[in-house]
Amino acid sequence: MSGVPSGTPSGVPSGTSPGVPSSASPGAAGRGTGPGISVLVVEDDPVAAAAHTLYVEREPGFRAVGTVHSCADALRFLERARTAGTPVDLTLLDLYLPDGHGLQLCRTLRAAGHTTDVIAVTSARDLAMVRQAVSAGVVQYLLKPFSAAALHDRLERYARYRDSLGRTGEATGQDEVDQAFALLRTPERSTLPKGLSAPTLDTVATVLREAATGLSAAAAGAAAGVSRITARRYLEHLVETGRAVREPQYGNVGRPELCYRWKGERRR
Amino acid sequence: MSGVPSGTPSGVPSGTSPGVPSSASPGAAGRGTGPGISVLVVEDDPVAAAAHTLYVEREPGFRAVGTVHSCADALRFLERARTAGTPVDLTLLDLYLPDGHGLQLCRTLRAAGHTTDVIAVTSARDLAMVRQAVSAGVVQYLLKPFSAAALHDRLERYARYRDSLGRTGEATGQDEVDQAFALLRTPERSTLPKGLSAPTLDTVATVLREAATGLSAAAAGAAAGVSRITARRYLEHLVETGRAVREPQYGNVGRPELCYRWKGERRR
DNA sequence: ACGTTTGCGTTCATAGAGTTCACGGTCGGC
DNA sequence: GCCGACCGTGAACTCTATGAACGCAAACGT
Repeated sequence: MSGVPSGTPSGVPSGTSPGVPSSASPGAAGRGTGPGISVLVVEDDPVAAAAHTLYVEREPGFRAVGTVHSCADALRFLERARTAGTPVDLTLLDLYLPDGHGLQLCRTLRAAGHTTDVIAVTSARDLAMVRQAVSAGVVQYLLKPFSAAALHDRLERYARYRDSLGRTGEATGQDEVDQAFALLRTPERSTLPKGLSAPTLDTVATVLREAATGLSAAAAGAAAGVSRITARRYLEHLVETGRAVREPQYGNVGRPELCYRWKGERRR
Repeated sequence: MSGVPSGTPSGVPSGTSPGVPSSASPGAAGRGTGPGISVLVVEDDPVAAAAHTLYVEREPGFRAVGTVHSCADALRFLERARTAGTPVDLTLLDLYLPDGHGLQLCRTLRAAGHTTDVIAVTSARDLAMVRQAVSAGVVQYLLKPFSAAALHDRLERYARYRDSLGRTGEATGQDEVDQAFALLRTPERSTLPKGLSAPTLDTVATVLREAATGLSAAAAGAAAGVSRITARRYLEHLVETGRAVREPQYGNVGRPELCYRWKGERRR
């Protein structure tokens, strides 16, 4: 993938020019008439922001039209985009932002009549937060850290949702409406590598996340109720997908013990 | 059915007393602590309003706490309910109201920080409207006219959604969040999926419910007098509809055995 | 430097999951 | 009243996720 495309939009850092960034076709008017679904990435952490933007760019049918790092910038960006006649279709919204909470931004947007759909991207596992997100009109809730495949799955579903609603102007019946809603739901068939199962992965990931200090494969296995071999398989998968790191533990006699540590838990 | 129950709340017609109507237990404080999910019916047409209220009342686990006929009344009602410490959990919202549009009300609510979930009830078949509804945080979109069964299905799903998010305080993983979203968005399953029959489902469900500890598909089949394959089909259905959970059983060599366990001890 | 020690990483057998397909019963159409 | 279509069930088969056994790699100790 040739790294970050040279034309990648940089968004609007607090007051610079583009309401409509360069990558959007300048003449295009009206939502959805551009080449694909326009996406705004709102993410505090620059590294994550770049990663998310890249993921979006890679997704056919999507284009990242901006990347901002705060609520204020996000609001400003969306305002300008709407004024320019090219409203943003989808916003990838981190919930913890330096100048406010993402859901609050969401509510502000709604009050201002913005119709951007929102995918919440956060490490908040609080279920009450999930409920609030739902009531604020979030269409998807993605827990950090997530794999590229997971985001891909969400985006693809969203694209199909848009498709199903974009074509015709009138619903033929309840079924059609239900179908559209169902597309936003996620059975996450993000295919795991062969030999791995979702429930086990979940268990192991939880065990690891909850272990403040790192865990050896054997310890993780014991805690998760699986064998050391199985635990290692999943831990290794977590490392490969960037959700965990492993580092050798020296000091004792014998081969060094590998210590796996959860990586995603950024601040808060 | 004895018609409209005498105790049916009449809501707050433009300025009368009750913020918290008579049918709500007066002493109850805090959402969800009351006997069930509180529902506000917002509907222009008096006949339809009464019908919807009746439907809600009939649904076990739900109670209609009010019926109003305009945006202004709805807003007032929700404000008072929140102030009284018994916020409304769910709003059945007609979109065409005499003094404004339902979605506008919805946005106003969000801006004011209300977390009421909203089921849109409308005859608007416009797909653009559906999209706007989604972005406004509507959890379901029900086309009028609808059958009692259709509403029943939506309410039941919503109840399960609440259940899945109400229990624990922390999500163990993405799966759990996805499951909750799926409950809100999966289309109607009032008719069983092809290949499943009601009597067998009943048998399997009973067997599972009576097994204190979980059952494997094979064990459930044996107990229900059906083959392992058939049992699995129905167990899987129970899982999909949120009435059962399955968890792998580790320890032995070989593929882990899936253990199904009854979950929904809610009514019925 | 060499042996000791400890746990990693791999290979393989295994048991149960999941799928495909053929059968029997039932219901509606002609 | 007969025939055809359909639907729920179960048997056979393939596939997949797991743990046991085992050889090897990497650090420490002398």
